[in-house]
Amino acid sequence: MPKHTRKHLVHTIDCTPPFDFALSAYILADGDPQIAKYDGTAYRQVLRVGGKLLLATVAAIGSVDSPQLRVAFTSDRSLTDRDATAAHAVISSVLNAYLDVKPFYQAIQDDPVMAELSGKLRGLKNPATPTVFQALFDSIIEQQISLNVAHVLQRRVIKAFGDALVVDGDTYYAFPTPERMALASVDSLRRCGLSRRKAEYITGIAARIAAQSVDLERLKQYGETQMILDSLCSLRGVGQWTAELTAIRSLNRLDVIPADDLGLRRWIAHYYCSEKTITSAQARGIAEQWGKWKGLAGYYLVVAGLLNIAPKAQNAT
DNA sequence: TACCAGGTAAAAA
DNA sequence: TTTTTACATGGT
Repeated sequence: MPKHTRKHLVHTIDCTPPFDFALSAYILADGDPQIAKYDGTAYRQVLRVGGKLLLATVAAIGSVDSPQLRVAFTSDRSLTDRDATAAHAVISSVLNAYLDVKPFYQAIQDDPVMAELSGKLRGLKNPATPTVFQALFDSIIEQQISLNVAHVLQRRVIKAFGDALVVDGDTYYAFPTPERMALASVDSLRRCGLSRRKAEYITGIAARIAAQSVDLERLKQYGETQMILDSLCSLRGVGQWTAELTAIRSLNRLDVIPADDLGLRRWIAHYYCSEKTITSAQARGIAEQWGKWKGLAGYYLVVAGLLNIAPKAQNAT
């Protein structure tokens, strides 16, 4: 028996400014308090670190220009300093706390529309999933159906297959591992509302990860964006759209923009083409001016749309 | 009640 | 090689 056990540890994250934690966490939060929640003060979700589950509770203690986060890690088991260090790395990456958005603002200053939006959303950072598998899972479920429906289905699968962590009598769910999803039957996913096709895609990819026939986490080391996209597209169920979304959401590839995306195209049209619909080729054309920051610019557009920020002047191209 | 919604792989032409 | 088609379910 150890002399004493610690189930609660607190860390501080010194984020790269500017960082609007409240806005970023508000957008990131899932609607379900048992999965990922932001209550106006604290953001909370379960992290999986070295075989243990910990609940991370994050709150801002600084300002947008001097951003610091206080993170409390809580577990049902004893925590080592090593666990906390690893968890610190994961939650920093989830919140993208060390991303420097200043070069982005610099790069788009000649685009009056984006300059205006980025001013209103100053300090917004795009989140990242802890694993590539999670981004693939989310994106595959989001194929074709509306985001509202997709979120319902994602939550069902997470609660059906994710490990539960109980803290202070409340139950939280961790995102399921590929190993667990590899054991899930297609029928059990069908019962969560997924199509047979999507159930096959997800269990198929999970099985390949579990069998170590692919190592998606290794993609984080790839330099060339195109290599990453090609590699993801070789998986059954992953086309260009899914690969691009996954590259942004889990690999922080902010030079990628999913121009085929229906929702993003609508927001580009909304802010740049006075509402008329545009093709993906037109969307790519407009995105070209954002250079290597296309992906983050796209994220800003979607968030601006979600927040109902009105377009300023006509800026048709 | 229909119809649409951040696509994809497989079948058909 | 290019063009249809089936697919799942929750909003509107």
